[in-house]
Amino acid sequence: MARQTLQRRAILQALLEAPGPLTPQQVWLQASQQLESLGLATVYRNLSFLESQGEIVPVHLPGEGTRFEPAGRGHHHHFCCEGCENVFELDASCPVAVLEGVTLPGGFAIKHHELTLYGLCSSCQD
Amino acid sequence: MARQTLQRRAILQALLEAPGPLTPQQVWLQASQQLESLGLATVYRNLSFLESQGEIVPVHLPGEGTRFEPAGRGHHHHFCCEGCENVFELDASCPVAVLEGVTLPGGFAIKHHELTLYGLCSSCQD
DNA sequence: CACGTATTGAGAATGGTTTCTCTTTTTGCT
DNA sequence: AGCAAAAAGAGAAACCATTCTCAATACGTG
Repeated sequence: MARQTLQRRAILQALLEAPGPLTPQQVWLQASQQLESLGLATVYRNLSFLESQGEIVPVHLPGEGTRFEPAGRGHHHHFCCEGCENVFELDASCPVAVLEGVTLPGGFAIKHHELTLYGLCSSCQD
Repeated sequence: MARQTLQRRAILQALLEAPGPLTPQQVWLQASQQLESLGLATVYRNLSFLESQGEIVPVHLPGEGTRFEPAGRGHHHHFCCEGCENVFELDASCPVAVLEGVTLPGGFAIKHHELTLYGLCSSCQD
């Protein structure tokens, strides 16, 4: 049966405390601050495990590898800061929600969507 | 100076005739129908070349490698069919245009955005 | 507290995409 | 047509993210 390990806790905590989805590398860097000997393979193993348990979900952004964030946060989108390269979760209401279920000219039946906003976060605007 | 080759023409033509951005592999498959001995390395070389010339632009979609489409088509978004896995260019007016230049709560200054729609194309709805 | 086993760390291995190398072929100017 | 240089083809090589291997470690149940 699954065990609670320091590593697993640190990895989940890194994701819970982040302002947005993290890459495996970022999770590693972050969680290593608690547990300096943490191996990258352990991060990958636990991300897969936590995903299979439904505790975290993968996030795909354009031109990037898979990121992860805690599950259960509902429909939302992300903001990528072009200054610090960080990704933030947005809780603003979705401006594209009206498109759900619509069929566009050309016969494209919309099921869901991904919206990613780009710009500068508040700390990078100075 | 740059030369006109059969290969380069076939590659550009494949992109011009496609309904949406293509992956290098897809360009290869498509252009090979005109020129059966076409090498994959030639496709990559020409995609880079055509991009540096400003004739094509890279397109990044969530969870996928780089695709390319002809330049100069203006602001638009893409529809990914979950049936045939094809990507289509949409010319519908952009529902997120109002966000350009807006600053969201939290101080996120929006510069641009990427919107990708998912669903079934007309041929896959049967 | 002891044991069985899930888990870890480290580095090697993998898989897929993109780039490079080197020889041969083409292109387009003279 | 003849040449110099750009470009192509084929396969090897480089890259990166992810996964695997295996001996050593650490949960947590009994």
